[in-house]
Amino acid sequence: MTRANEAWESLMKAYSVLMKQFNAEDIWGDLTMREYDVLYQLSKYDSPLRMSELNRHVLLSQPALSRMVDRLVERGYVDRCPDPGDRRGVRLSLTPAGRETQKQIGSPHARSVTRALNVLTPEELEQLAVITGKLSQSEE
Amino acid sequence: MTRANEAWESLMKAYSVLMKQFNAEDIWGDLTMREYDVLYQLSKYDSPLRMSELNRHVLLSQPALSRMVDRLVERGYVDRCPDPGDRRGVRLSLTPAGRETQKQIGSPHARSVTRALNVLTPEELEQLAVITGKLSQSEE
DNA sequence: TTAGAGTAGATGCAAACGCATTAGTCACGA
DNA sequence: TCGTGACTAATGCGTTTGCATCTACTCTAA
Repeated sequence: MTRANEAWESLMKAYSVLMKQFNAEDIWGDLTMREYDVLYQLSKYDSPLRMSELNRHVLLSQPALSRMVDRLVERGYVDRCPDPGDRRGVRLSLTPAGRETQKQIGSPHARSVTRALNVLTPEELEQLAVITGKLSQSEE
Repeated sequence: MTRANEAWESLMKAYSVLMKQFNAEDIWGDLTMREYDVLYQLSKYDSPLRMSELNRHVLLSQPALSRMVDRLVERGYVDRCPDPGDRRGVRLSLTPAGRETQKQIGSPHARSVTRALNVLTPEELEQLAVITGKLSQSEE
């Protein structure tokens, strides 16, 4: 077992433990965490996102994301309109309701995250961000 | 956006990017990554694990894990027998075939993990393990 | 201009998932 | 000893997922 493998296993464990913890909290309303994640990713950009680009930020297969967006459009959280520049693609953005809902859920969730990561010192938080940033550098 | 939230988002991103990367590799045979994870968790203990205990190490709901174990038993990778000490529970362990399969897949996967985390210095690997270890300290 | 390769997103379908609930067992106090 | 509450794993059921495929559009080069 190399250092790298130990580190990866530890990262997965932390992800798993914290995800379960967050998921168990009663703050998600009528959304699943995965659905919230989609709203959150969309909230980070004010210009509409392409489906394929959104897919790069979400741990879902392309068909699964396509259908989830379907449902979010159906429920009035997401707006999907054809991309004028590329008629194969679509432009995704939050509706006002979607933006509002994201904020309503995001606010208590952000507090949970802060609380959970409070066991780390400011230096450790900084290191964690830098190190995990390096790990996903192949993207973006 | 606090430091804690930035760090958590960065961790999730790294998890997502690397998971997709690993999943895309052609090393999983007839197993899904989640199924492999179950075999791997079982491989770490030589004494049989309780279902509930295994569940603590895997990011799956209790019913989903129960049925996944069903399928792994069916396919000859896992042995499930009643716990003599507690007739509500079961004892889960790898069959020889399960152990063999775990090793066959684990070997190339471990190399992938090492390769992916090679962008980090030895110090960073150490820090990552320590920091993520603290994050999951509420468990175990 | 047009054939062919490449890309974006949607759809058919079987498998897997989570929630709610159940059945069976344990443990403790009346 | 018996009854109540807690605990463990399994099951019913509707929803969501991934794989494979499909349609539609774009891009390049002959």
